[in-house]
Amino acid sequence: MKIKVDITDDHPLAINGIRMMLEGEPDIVVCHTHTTAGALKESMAEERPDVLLLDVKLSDEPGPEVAAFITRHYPDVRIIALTSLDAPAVVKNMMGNGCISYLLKGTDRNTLIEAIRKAYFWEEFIDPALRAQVHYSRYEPGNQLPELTKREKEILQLIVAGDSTQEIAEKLFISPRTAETHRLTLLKKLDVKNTAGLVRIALTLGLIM
Amino acid sequence: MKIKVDITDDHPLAINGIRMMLEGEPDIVVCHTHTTAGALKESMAEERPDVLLLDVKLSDEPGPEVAAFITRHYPDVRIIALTSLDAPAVVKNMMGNGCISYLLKGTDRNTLIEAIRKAYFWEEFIDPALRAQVHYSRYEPGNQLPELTKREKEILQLIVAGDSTQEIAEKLFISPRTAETHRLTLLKKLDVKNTAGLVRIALTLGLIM
DNA sequence: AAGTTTCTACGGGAAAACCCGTATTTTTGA
DNA sequence: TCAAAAATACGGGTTTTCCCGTAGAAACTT
Repeated sequence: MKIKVDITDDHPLAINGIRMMLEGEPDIVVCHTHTTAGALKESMAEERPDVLLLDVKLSDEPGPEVAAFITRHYPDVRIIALTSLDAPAVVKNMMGNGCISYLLKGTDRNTLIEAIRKAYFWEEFIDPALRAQVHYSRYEPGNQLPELTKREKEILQLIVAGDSTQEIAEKLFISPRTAETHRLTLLKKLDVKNTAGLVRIALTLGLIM
Repeated sequence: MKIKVDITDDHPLAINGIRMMLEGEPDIVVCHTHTTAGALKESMAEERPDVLLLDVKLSDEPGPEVAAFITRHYPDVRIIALTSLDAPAVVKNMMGNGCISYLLKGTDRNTLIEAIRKAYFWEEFIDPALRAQVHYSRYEPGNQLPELTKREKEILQLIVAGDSTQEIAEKLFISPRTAETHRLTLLKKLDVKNTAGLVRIALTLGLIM
């Protein structure tokens, strides 16, 4: 019985790269590949892999949310987060949402295969390049970044786009005070101290699209 | 005579993916692959490819600077910028620094091969997904983003990290007014109107590392 | 040696962001 | 249907950013 692997990444190039790395392994077979969270979810409703290689940054949904969805609905699937982002906050967030492993895209063939085999037996695996700075475990309380509401995401998106509180208020037909309240809520939820922090977190975590 | 292609990307996965896509093409051969700007430059000193597939975000140097270097020193090499970033400013900056084509990493096999063949004959190729929003040509005056000075990069880095003007001044042992002056210069040079814009540009263009 | 760029620094003021609160209405979910 | 969560909004203040300027000193080009 081979280990069934699905790959979700919005770059066909990356999917090809991974597929190539796994080719020729006797105990691993790539079943489905998807480029969007939507396609992944549809596919999962039909058939589940043993291991899912999941890119953190997809075009239609933030990685942590996808991970949370899969974990909640299909707890048998081992999710390996795969990304070029090495920000500790991202790792923390993916692991906190049920991923069993975290790999950087700079990962070589052997490491990738080792991680897949370990994941199959529910063994955690963090990229060696990250072990020094990160030591989070799955489901550890407080590891999830607080979820943002729909409105907060809208506000965040406009902040990243460079809009002032005043402009945001006009675009969303709300009072500037309300826009400001949302802004302050974002600062607290994301635990940053100013606009720069909001933009940085939003871009590196793919919280906005 | 085959078209000699070099690939530079800091993700081995992506390199593998591209290599796989080009495999089996009778008129294309992948010669060298590199994961850093440094390795690329060393290799170029020895032997030049016809076409260089260049990732915009490398670990050791911003893509636009690498492109400018190659264009200046080896004008015979056709550079195809390859990235997941679809921000117009990034495209503008790469094209303005001598790249002949710009592809997104979501590119499929056929598009990639077409772009390489066109590049070989010095024909421009912009990703179809970008043509609507972007229409810049090589060397068009004003397409380069102004270069930042060493000090300005330092300041920008601290701004992205979330430091206030006051904190920047303390860290760099300069007057807050000086830090502020640098900040205003950055706003003007990068043509954004506030801190959010500075952080966004810095992160998406890889201006800081 | 002269010119250019970079780094430094300030005055003065307007605008925006940040930081405490509190509080009503609307929406959502158990 | 009733409690929780989300979205709305304001008072009153401090801090920071933004926007005009100007300008000397230091560091490189040529």
